[in-house]
Amino acid sequence: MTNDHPVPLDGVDRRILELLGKDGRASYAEIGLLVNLSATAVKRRVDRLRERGVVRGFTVVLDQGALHWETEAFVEVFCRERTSPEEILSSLRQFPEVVAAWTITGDADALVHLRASDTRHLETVIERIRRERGVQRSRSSVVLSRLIG
Amino acid sequence: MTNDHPVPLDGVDRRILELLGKDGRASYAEIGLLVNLSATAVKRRVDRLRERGVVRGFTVVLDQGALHWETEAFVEVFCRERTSPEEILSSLRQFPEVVAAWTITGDADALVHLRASDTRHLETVIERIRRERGVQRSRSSVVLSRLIG
DNA sequence: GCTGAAAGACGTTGGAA
DNA sequence: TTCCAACGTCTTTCAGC
Repeated sequence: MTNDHPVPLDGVDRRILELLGKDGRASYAEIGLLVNLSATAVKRRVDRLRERGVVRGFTVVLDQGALHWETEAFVEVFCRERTSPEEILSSLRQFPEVVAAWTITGDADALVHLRASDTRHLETVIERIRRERGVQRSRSSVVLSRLIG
Repeated sequence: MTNDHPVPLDGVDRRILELLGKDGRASYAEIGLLVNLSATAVKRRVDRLRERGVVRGFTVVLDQGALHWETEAFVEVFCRERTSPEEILSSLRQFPEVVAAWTITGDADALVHLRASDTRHLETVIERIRRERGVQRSRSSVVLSRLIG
């Protein structure tokens, strides 16, 4: 759910979000020291940011290479007429290999970001996408290296 | 830096990572209840996963929409001959609008994921990329909606 | 909006199984 | 690798400003 109205964030809020971005498990006391606020005040601000939907939650950052899901690809999906990409992609939600998916302008209708353990694994996932009802064709680009992000 | 050697993860480790993925600030005691382990045991496993590089850290998940950086795009970059995408993209690292970038197989040489506050903002960033030395041409797809991820 | 105090929960370490 | 026990720190709530 996205906020319809602008959410005013002051400098302290932005600073707190920046610090939580670097360490999502930082204690409120620790953050408070860096922004000259008490732990209580920091907690209240974070709670408000959650309520307003700015903060969705917290998560662990994994090194996918260490987990050996090193093979990535982007798949452009072309839909059949009278098929919305939403219909197709909603069924892909369940697969852990689907990192992200967007509907886009241009040639293709949707873009799907995949991550798998190896090319064989990747192939099975791409096959699965191509066999989805409503998918006319697809075009895949395998990731050679992640340069940024 | 990516680990060269396979990192064996047992089912409990994977379960813990899954739970931390859903809530990166979950207490070790809370996780322990769900995986039938004491808080201490969970903490020691997480510590080991950090040491082994599987866990890089923790972070806050922001709703970019609420922050009003709602306009996203993917830019395929085509390099001039004798220019490596690495050279081009290393200079893009500094821009906060560049969410991620990869070198890929297929038509284009690289794929750049951008996020900006609006289409005007987006346009200036795409212009900047097109003017990079070594960039022959580019092809952009604006994101209409994020379906997964 | 903020601080400070107080109670309980949690993180962290050492030692033993 | 696990658990238990103990200590210090942190979270959370509630007055009070």
